[in-house]
Amino acid sequence: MKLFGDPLRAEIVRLLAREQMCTCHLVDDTGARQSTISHHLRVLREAGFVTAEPRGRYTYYRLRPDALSLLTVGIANLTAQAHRAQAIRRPCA
Amino acid sequence: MKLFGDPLRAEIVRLLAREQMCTCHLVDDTGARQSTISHHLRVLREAGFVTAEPRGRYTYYRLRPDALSLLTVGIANLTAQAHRAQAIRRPCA
DNA sequence: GGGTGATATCAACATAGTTCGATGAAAGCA
DNA sequence: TGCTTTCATCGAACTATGTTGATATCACCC
Repeated sequence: MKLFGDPLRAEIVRLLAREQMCTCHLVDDTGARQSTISHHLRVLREAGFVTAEPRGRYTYYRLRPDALSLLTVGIANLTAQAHRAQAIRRPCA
Repeated sequence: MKLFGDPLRAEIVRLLAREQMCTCHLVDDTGARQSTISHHLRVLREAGFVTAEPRGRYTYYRLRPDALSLLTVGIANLTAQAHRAQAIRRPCA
């Protein structure tokens, strides 16, 4: 979850949620350096949130909806549990 | 979202999702120092994810389900959008 | 083949975040 | 009142993470 913490990484995810893009698009849209974008894409890739598709000399990136779904379910469960926890209080010695 | 990135903070949230607890419980359960726990609770409090309820010399903490719900909805929307984005690709000049 | 553009990787630096010990304030109890 | 416990806050040290420029690789086009 920490992946979405960085502002630039969040922006990248937001952009990729709209359409598939190649690295150069992300560089243009965010104004960040190419090496920086490439680094974040690697992190997102290794975490399983995006996939890279080499297309000639460009590389297209897209989000993996399944990974996001998993995250959604996890947070939804946590939220539901938090609701129930409102009625429970561990006594202090 | 970056709040849930730190392992200890995630653990605190996970514990609070089960029941309301005071600071000393969290110290016991996590093994972290009291000042560290207190710091994380402050961050979570300022971000609106927990509320503190002073109870004598103890202070009980509980998650705020509404804040978590908001987060859930946000990620769910992102996920839905990512699904749609699979069909869209921005052309490369 | 030589040149150009797109991307990945690396090491070095800068910044932000976490952890810790010490200290102080407030509540409870003798 | 004096002692103890709980918790918040502060500054310092440490750790993790993001950013950058340089470099390497690969595909494309002439």
